[in-house]
Amino acid sequence: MKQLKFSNQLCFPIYALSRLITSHYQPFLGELDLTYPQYLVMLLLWEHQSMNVKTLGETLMLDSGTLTPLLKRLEAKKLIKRVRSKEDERVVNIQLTAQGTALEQQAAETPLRLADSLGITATEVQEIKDAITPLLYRLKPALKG
Amino acid sequence: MKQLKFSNQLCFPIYALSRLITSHYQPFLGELDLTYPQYLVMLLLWEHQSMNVKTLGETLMLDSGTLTPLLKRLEAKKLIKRVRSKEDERVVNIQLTAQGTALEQQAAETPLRLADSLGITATEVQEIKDAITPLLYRLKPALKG
DNA sequence: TGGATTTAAATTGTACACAATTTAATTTTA
DNA sequence: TAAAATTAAATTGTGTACAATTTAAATCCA
Repeated sequence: MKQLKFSNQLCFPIYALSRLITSHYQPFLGELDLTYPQYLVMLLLWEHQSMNVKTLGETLMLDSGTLTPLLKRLEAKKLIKRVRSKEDERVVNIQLTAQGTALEQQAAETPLRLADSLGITATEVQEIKDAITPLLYRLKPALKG
Repeated sequence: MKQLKFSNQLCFPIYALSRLITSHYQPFLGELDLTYPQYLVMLLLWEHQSMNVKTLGETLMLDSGTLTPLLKRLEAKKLIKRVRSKEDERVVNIQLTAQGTALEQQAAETPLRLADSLGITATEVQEIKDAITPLLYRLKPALKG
């Protein structure tokens, strides 16, 4: 098998599928005035109320070079506040505003609407997760902080 | 099951894995002075000699807004030539230079080196491909040209 | 056949993504 | 405890992504 043949690459389907799914989110996230990475941050904040930039970055596998401007945009939209920690001034805590908290209601249907848009069954979701997640978490520690 | 919980999202693992794999390519592609999307273009050209921007875009699911500047960078590195078609002046054909052709030899070990870096077995590759590809090609037609 | 439509790239503008460096605060340790 | 090392964010610079618009060429068709 010729290794350099495009069709033999594993990574292209993952790369393409990732972008394709993001594009399916667009109509729903557009209603919320969120991008997909911004939505991921909001999901985490709805669950945890407050997280610092480092923890957000570890969870999302994104560095401060990506997160800092993204969080500034969420702040400009008045969905979050960026508050420097009193105990450790290096740390910036991200907190939901009332508006940010309220947005959760409007986002409630997003996962179901997305699944519908993808035309994907629960079984298929599970198959993909099962195939991908072990590799993801085996590779994750390789990322630099 | 609470739909909005971060851990219940299917899409994050795909998004994260895609970036993680790209980061594993980095040391190998860095030696070739290529980014991952540039490498995908080169793979297609090594296989097909010449492709126009539209066909490249359909295959990689990228639009001209992404491809035009990327191809200009490959041209600046003297790996490709951008030649406007005589038969249809709207079309730009992308051709390998001698340097671009020669790069294939240097890239020959990349797939094996990547697989080694990921620590992934052939079985696992197949499982992921099998899980992902049907969804990818079911969704693909939804993309706009 | 000539104006209307379509098509292929390019352009413009916004938002990631990430390497590399910088800044400022905290922790280590000699 | 004061200099060295580490850490958390921010900054800088390059390169995607992609929506929306523009430009120019080809095709349609009244």
